[in-house]
This record gives sequence, C-alpha cells and structure tokens, in this order.
Amino acid sequence: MTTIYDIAKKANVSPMTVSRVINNKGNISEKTREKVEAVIKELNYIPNSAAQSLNIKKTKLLSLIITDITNPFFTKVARGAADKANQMGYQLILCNTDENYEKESEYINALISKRVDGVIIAPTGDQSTKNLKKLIKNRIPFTLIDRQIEDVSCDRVLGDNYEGTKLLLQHLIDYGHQRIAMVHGPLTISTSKERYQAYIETLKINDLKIDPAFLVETHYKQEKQWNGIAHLVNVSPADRPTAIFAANNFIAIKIIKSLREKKIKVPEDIAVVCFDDLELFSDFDPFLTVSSQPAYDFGYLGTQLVIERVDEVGPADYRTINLKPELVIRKSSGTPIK
Amino acid sequence: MTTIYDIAKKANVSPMTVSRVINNKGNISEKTREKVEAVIKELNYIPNSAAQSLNIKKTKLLSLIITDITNPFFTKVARGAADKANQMGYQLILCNTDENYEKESEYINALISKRVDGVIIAPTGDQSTKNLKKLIKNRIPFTLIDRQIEDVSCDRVLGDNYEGTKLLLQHLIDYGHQRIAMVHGPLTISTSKERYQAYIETLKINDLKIDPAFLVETHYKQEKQWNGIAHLVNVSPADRPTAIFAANNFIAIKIIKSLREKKIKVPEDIAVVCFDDLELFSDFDPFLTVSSQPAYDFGYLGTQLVIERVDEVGPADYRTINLKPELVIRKSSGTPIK
DNA sequence: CTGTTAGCGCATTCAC
DNA sequence: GTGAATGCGCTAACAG
Repeated sequence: MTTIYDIAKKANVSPMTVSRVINNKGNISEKTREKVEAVIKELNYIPNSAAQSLNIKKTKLLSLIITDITNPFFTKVARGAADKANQMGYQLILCNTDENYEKESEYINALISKRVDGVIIAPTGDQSTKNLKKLIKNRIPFTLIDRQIEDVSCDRVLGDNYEGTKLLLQHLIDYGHQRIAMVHGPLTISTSKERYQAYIETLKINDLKIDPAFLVETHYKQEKQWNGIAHLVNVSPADRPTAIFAANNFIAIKIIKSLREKKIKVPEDIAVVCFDDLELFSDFDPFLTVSSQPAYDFGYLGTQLVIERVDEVGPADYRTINLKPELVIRKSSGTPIK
Repeated sequence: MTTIYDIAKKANVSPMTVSRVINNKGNISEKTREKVEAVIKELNYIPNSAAQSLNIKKTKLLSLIITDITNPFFTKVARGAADKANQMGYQLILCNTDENYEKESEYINALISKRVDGVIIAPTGDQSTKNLKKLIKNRIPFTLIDRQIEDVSCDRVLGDNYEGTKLLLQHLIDYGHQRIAMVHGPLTISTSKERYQAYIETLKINDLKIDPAFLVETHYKQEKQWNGIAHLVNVSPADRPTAIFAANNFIAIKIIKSLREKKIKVPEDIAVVCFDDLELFSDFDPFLTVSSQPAYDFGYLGTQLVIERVDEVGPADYRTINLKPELVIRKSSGTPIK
C-alpha cells in the first residue's frame, strides 16, 4: 500500500506537504502542488481514512438504523438518507434491527466502535432510550426519525400520526362506517401508540362506541402466516366490522390477504385503509386508500440535521420537523354506504 | 474518550494486557482478565476501530453497491447482504449508483479510502471494468452480483437470464402469441443484453419473425413520465403486439401505466410479462406473470463469498453461483388465445 | 511556503 | 503470564 511517504519521496518533498495538498490546507506553491498531484495520480494514491480519522476524529461515516429496509416506507427513507449522505461526502452504514432491541444495542456498540460521526435512527421502541443515552455519552449526534422517544436531547423528524389517523377514520365515517376495527402494532412504539390514541379520540368525537373486540394488536413485521383478524371475521357478517384501519402498510397487506383467503371482498364486504403508502404498487394499481407520508424526506432531512450537528452549525436548541401526512382516497375504502 | 491507557491505569496493568483481554489473545490469568473486564465495563470502554484497523489492516467494513435500493429486486438483495454481514460481524455501507458510472467511480474511491474489507457490486455496466480493476489493484476482494462483467478475477452470483427469458416467452407463445414486443434496458448491461439475445433466439426457435419495431430500448430507472411504447400502441390494434415482455419490473410498471392511460387493457388487449417479481405486491394481488429471481440470495451469497475471500478461506479458483429463475404465471399473461 | 516533532489509539514483537 | 518499545498512516503544532 502506498502512503504519503512514498509520495513525498518521489516528489522530493516532506510528507507534510503531501498531506497539505491532499487536504487543500495551508499555503502551497503552485509548482509543488502540481508536482505532488502528479505523483499522487501516477501512483494511484488514495489516503487511508483510518489514519486520518485517528487524527482528526471524524470518520465521514453515518449510520441509518431502521427496522427493515424491506418495508417500502423505510426503503424510501433509506434512499433519502443515502442521497443526502452522498451529496455531503459521507458514507452510510445500513442497520436493520427487525424491531429487536438487542439487535439495536449490538449495532449501537459496533457504531460507537466505528466512531461514526452521526446516526439517523427509527428506534425499536421506548426501551431504546438506553441506546440513545449511550450515543449521547459517546458524543455521537443522532436524529430520531418517524418514531418519537421522549426526554432525549436530539433533533427529530416526525410524522403526524394523529392527523393521519383522523384523516383516514373521518373519511370512513363520512362514508357511513360505524363499525371500524383497528389493527395496530405494539404500544411501546410511538407511532402505534399515537395512531391508537387518535383512533379512540376520533371515534369518541363522532359518538361511535369503542368496542374492545375491534382493537387487535399485532406487530410491525412481515410474515407468511398470520391469523390476527380471525376473531374479527369468523363471526356472522352482521357482527363484523364494516371497515378496518391498519396501522401500517405491512399490516394492511396481511389483512387483505387474510380477507381474500376467507372470500371476503375488499371494499365491498369490508373496507380497508392504512397508514403509509405502497407507492410502486399504487402507481400501477391505485387500490389502497392511505395516509401517505413523505418517507424520502424522513431520511433526507434526518440526515441533513445530523450532519449539521456533526459540523456544529445547527442552532443551540434541538429541532423537531413535523412532516404532514396526506389522505389518498382510492378503491379500498369503497363508496359511501347506503 | 477513554482509551486502553485509561483502562490500564485503573486496572493496574499495562495497556498491552488490556489489548489482550479485548482481543482474547495470548495467555492471561483469570484474575487479571476479570479485573480488566470490570474496569472496561465500569468506564463503558469501547475500542476505537480506526486505531485497530490501522494496525491489523482490517476494517470489518463491507460495501454493497447497487443501482437503486428502491428497486424491489435490490431491496431484497440489500436485505440479504445486510443479514449476512451482520451475522458475520461486519458493517455494511450502502451505495446507490443510479446506473451512473461516474457515481460508481466516486463510491469506489471513497470505499478504497475507507479500506473496506470487501465489496458486493452490481456494476452499472461494461465500463465498470475499470472500477473493478481499481479494486483489484487495491487488493479489495469483491463479488459481482446480478450483472456479469467478463474477464475480471472475482467470485460471481448471477441469474440465468436466458432461461428466465425463455420461460416467459415460451409461456406466451404457448398461449398463442405471435406478436411479442420487448422493452429492454441498455445493452451495455449484461442482464439487458442476455435477455435481449434470449428473446431473439427464442423467437427464432419458434419460427416467429423478429420485427425491429417491436424492440424498444429504455433504461432501468424509475421515472414519472415515460412514453417509450408510444409507437407500439399508437397504431391500429391489428398492428400492435399482443404481448409485451418487459426486461425488468420497473419497466413493466411503466408499461402497464402507459397502457392504462391509453385505455388498453392488460391482459385482455395486450398481455404483459416481466423479469423479477414485485413480491410485496404480488402477495396481495397476484397479477404480474414474471420470471422470479431469488433476490435475497444474490445479496446473502454475494456477501458470503466476499467474506470468504477476506478471510482467505475460499478456494483458489473463483466461483460463479448460478441462481435459477422461476416462472410464476399470474393474470397479466391472460389466457390462451382462441 | 515548507519541514520537523510529536502523537492519535491500538497491536506486534520482542523481552522479562 | 505480563510489560516496553515501536510503528500503523496520517495531521497538528510548531519551527524555520
């Protein structure tokens, strides 16, 4: 491996001079700069960033911690983060936690060891506070995206789960639905919790009764077999909900599959709506009615905010950016009842 | 930041001893090990991997270079790579090239500077040879995935584009289609080229005439507006193809959108088939007839192969793993004609 | 404008 | 079983 010493020797200068031209620092005569640059090109020299990092204490490494890149929402988040990172000269380490706190902890340790400059994280849940504190202790700035964790000093890019839920439910109610079930994720995740609370609230405001049997909990993961809504539909049609609100797109898919297997038609027999779009899909078959979030921006802005912290150019006070959801009405919510 | 010196001082041992317990190397008495470990835990010490890398010349960093994580095929590839990397104790740097050679080159330079231990790459095209040579010169092992580049010393995980194409076309021909158009990507990309050649061959074998007007070239990227098949459909129905073979899933989506806008029904008016599945989608609406590839395995196996090179446990000869496509017949190819 | 000295945090190679 | 010296490749702080 060639080093600045090799370059220095061949260019008849000191290693320091080489370092200076590499980093464009200090004053160097045009002549020596050209000479050094020629040798660098000739020897295909590329600086060892481990050695650089050891000195300057910056790695130009960022990490994106999400639960699953395979979830279309996070796929877009990742694209946004990767774009901003690239644009700013950073490399992005991808971490999938699978909603698993232990995995998240392992990643956090590895990232601290790597001395990444910053982290963009959608935490696995409320327990993550511990991991975030660890980042703070190690002076690694991070921005929280999508999922809220209270009482942590950091920037945030969050959605509006109340608004998104209300939009969806009000739409169903306006269509005449009175029996609306909800399938939500674990209440240790802020998005689940907020959507859950918004559901309760919206139903109350509309004087609809809240039936505990219509609230089913599942998780935010993909799986082949799922029978979460069995008790919702294995009853006489009159006792079934007329609409189901899925707390995210994965859940919606599971629900629609379940319904199809039981020969229940969407939206004719039961309407289905959900949080987060499946853009690629909706693009060629506008089917699902959703509260769509600007997923790309979560990643892009989240990354921008950390980089500002890394560069210490951000404002003293931590910021929270709120990204608005948009109601997209398509086929799955059917038509007004009666 | 705490270092081995801090640990050493507090534990009353030499820095070297600390290093030894961290790396589980050499002989250490149980007593001192415990003592050191206690201090490490107490001070929340985590080794600086930049310093480690500088010595051992390994970074435990891998990189996945793909064209676009947003393409469902690559999303799965990324998941496979991330899983294997995590499982083996590596971190994964994600790079999106957007089919752009310059971007790819920049990434390659950055990764060499970072001294990543290995790279898993789906190259942008034939020009990428230069970038791959650069990796070789820097002794960074890599495995080529999905896209073939000739005459480069490396492991490969490739699909079978001939087989996948034939499966799809034979299926259409068996259904009675004689006028089959193909929309393919740039012929500088091996997958495009192979699918293109397989198209020509399969048509010939079946004594079907090859109409140049039925061969349209586009690229492998997403876009909002696209009018690539205008000349295919803006003619009298009798002159139109009865089926279209899309060289990948992005293209298929663009085609189906185009057709829908022109009120042409799939598959009633024109059948559409493509390479690569859209699993999430197909899962709840089995619509597209495809040649499905085990995307996850491209990433998983690709990563496994590089790690074997990094660890120098692979066989002397470079390997090529061929992953078989599977024909999945769904609605978009319609029913037998007449 | 350029070179010298020192040290980043750790592991390797020898001693003991 | 443990420690001391040395260097990985580079840059910061100085000197000239």
